[in-house]
Parts: sequence; structure tokens; C-alpha cells
Amino acid sequence: MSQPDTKQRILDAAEELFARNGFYATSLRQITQLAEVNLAAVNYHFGSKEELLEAVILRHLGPLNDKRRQGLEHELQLAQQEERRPRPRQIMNALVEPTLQLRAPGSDHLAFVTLVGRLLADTQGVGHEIFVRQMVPMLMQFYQALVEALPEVDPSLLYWRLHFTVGSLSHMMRCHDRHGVVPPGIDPEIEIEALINMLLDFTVAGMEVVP
Amino acid sequence: MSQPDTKQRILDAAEELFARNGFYATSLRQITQLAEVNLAAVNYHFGSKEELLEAVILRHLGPLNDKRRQGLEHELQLAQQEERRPRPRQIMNALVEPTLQLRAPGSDHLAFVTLVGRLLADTQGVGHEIFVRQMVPMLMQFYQALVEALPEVDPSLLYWRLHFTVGSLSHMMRCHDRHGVVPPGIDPEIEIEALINMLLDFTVAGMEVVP
DNA sequence: GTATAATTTAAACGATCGTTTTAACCATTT
DNA sequence: AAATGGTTAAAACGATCGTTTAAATTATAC
Repeated sequence: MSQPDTKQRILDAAEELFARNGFYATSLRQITQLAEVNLAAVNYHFGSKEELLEAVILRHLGPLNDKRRQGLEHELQLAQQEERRPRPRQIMNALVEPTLQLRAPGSDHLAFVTLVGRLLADTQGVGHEIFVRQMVPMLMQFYQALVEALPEVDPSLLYWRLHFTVGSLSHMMRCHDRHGVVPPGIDPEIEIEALINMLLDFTVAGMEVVP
Repeated sequence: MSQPDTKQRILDAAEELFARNGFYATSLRQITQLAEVNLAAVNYHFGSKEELLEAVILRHLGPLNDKRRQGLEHELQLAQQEERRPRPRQIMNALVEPTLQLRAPGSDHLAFVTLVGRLLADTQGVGHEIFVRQMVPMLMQFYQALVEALPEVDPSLLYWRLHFTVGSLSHMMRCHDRHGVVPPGIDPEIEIEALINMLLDFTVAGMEVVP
């Protein structure tokens, strides 16, 4: 009767349901039903519903932020070697690309990216602080890189523009399956690479504009 | 014992609590406590919790969308008279400015703007469809205006860029009181006019860029 | 094989929830 | 004043919830 992957199944089910419905509208009974485990297993393995959410968040967030940092550091090193400033587009790409790749077809992380998008939006919610605590040091690094890349733009402008970028990015993290009414001639299904490029064009242009 | 403004008090309390905590994490008992009315009054006046949310959404949304449309129509008329294309910045301003003015000091609509930001993010939530149903026709108008304003940019790009803008805007609607860690020298308190201008600079630059 | 630890399980607990019920109270109409 | 309609109120309902409990089962160590 012992199942070697009980914890993983709970985590997978929780990730999916928290992403789809949010923390408060997902019950442990829904999770354990989907995972085909017993209700008390959640408390045994994770302690509480909140701790389960924390485990769900942390399981992928570390690797995602590592990828982002790698991309950033790669550009910073390159810029140093070539004795130039880091390029804004490469900086923004390091933030955007690994994130949106999480929603690529074949990715196992589609639910996770939705969940992250939700957590960013739910400013008073249970997972928000956990998530932000992980995000903030990384965003500071991006901010510093942008200040270096764009000395002609006031640093406080760059702070707010990074905020706007996070808003656009989180919106794209959530909205992969609901498009509302689409104008004639527009295909709501789009390749991830194309979406990434469009978002980069948009945000980099916004970053670089001198008022 | 009869109170002439029971409905308004319920609506005000609901607006505040739904905005702060979201629909699912707000109970009717919290709302009626804050409003100092009896629990059954909600069902008597509004029918159900969901219908209360709908009433909360609709009470301000009509006027907000009217303002947005007015701003847009004004620019379209002006452009027609002057025999020129509409200006992208004026179009975006019509979308952004009335929205963010809702969070200006002295505004009674701070909770509402937060609630709208939440609803946009909660793609499976109760209020989302109600809200989107009101938004979509208006966004189509903005989209058409942008297509007219920027003939050198592919219309499908403009569709996605409008999406990105909605993402940034809704992020700013939610995040008025939580800034996370702020870099040294940056003041997280900012005047609404300044914020509006910054967001416009950012989004208009992103709209206009030709790939 | 026995003892110990880990895991699973069903039932129960106490709490909270949205909704309903019904009587009392208040306001308006005749 | 009585009849009618509108509103408030407390209690109750049935449901759901996260958490706990204690026994049974399985896994591991000796």
C-alpha cells in the first residue's frame, strides 16, 4: 500500500489545481482525489495546506531563477570581455525567455507558470510573500544591469519600467488559454519564440526610450 | 431598524474586502460585519455572493469604460477634423489615464482598481467573465484605433502589444501598496500623473517600434 | 523473526461557509 | 387602524473545510 511517489503526486496535483483555481478555491480533497492518495497524506508529508503551497512554489522556482541569473551573468561577462556596456535586449531576454519557455508545448511546467502569474497578482495571498522573497534579489540584479546598460535613462525610471515589464510578463504567464474575443485575422495561438520576441521588442523599446 | 443605505454599505464593504483578499478568501460574515448589517441582508438584497460580486463590479465599471471611450472618441474626432491619423499616445492615454486616476489620493475607488486588477489575473475566477465581457468590446475599439494610428505595424503585433499593455496596467492597478525591496535612491511613492506618464512612455514606445 | 520506524487510512473533530427559514419589525397604502 | 409590502434579524440547515487521531499496514533495521 505504500506508494514511493506519494509526495510527487500530491505536488503535481496541487500545482495543477492551485494554478487553475488559485489557493483558496482549491481544497485538499480535490488535490488528494486527483493524486489518488489519502487526505491525511497532505498533513503527514507537508504539514499544512500552506506548506504544501510553499513546496509547490519552491520545487521549480530555484531552477527558473538560476536560468535567469545564468543568462544575465553570461551577458555581463561577455560585455566585460568586449569592454562594452551590457545590451538591454540581452538582459531582458534573460528574464523573459526562460520564463515563457515554461509554457512551451511539451513543457511539464505549464501549470507552474500559471501559478507564478497568479501569485504575482494576489498581493495579499498566502504564496505571495514566499514568491516575492525569491524574486526580489534576482530582480535587483536585473535592475542593476539595466542601470549599467542604460546610463542615459534615470535609474528611477528603470525601476518603474522593470515593474511594467513584470506586469506584462506575469500577464502572459497567466493568459495562455483564454484570449477573449480576438479580432478578425489574428491567430491567438502563437509560437513561444514569436511571443518572446514580441514581448522583448515591446519591453526593450519601452526601456530604452529617453523622455 | 430599517437602514436606508444597507445596500450601499454592503457594496462598499464587499468592494473593499474582495479587493484586498479576493472573492474566495472573503466571507459574507466579514462583509456584513464591516458593513454592520445582518448576514441575511446579502441574500435578501443581492441574491447570492456571486451576484454581490457582479454588482460590485458593475457599479463603477460602466463609468470607467465610458471615460475611456470618451477619451478615445475625442482623439478620433480631432484626428478626423485635422485630417490626420490618430496619435498612439492619445489613444493609450485614453486607456491608461482614467484607470490609474482611480488610485489617486482622495479617490474613492482605490479598492475598485485593485479589484479590477485581481479580476484580470484570476482567469478562472467568478468575476472574470463578467469583467471581460465588459472590457472586450472596448478593447476592440482601442485595437482598431491603434491599427489606424500605426499602419506601419502589423495588426497582429498590435493585438499582442495591447495585451502586454493590459498586463502592465493591471499590474499597476494591484501593486499600489506593496513594493517589495526598493533599490536605494528610488522613492516608491509616486504621483499618479508621473506614473501615468511613465507607463505611457513605456507602452507607446513599445507600440510604435517597428521590428 | 522481532522490534522499530515510516506511511497509509478512515473516521472524527471543530470550525466556517453560503443559503434558507420564519418571525418580528418598519414603512407605505388604503 | 388594518392591510400590505419591504426590510431586518436570529437561528438553523446542509455542506465543506483543514486538521487531528489512532489503528492498520508496510518498510527498514537488527
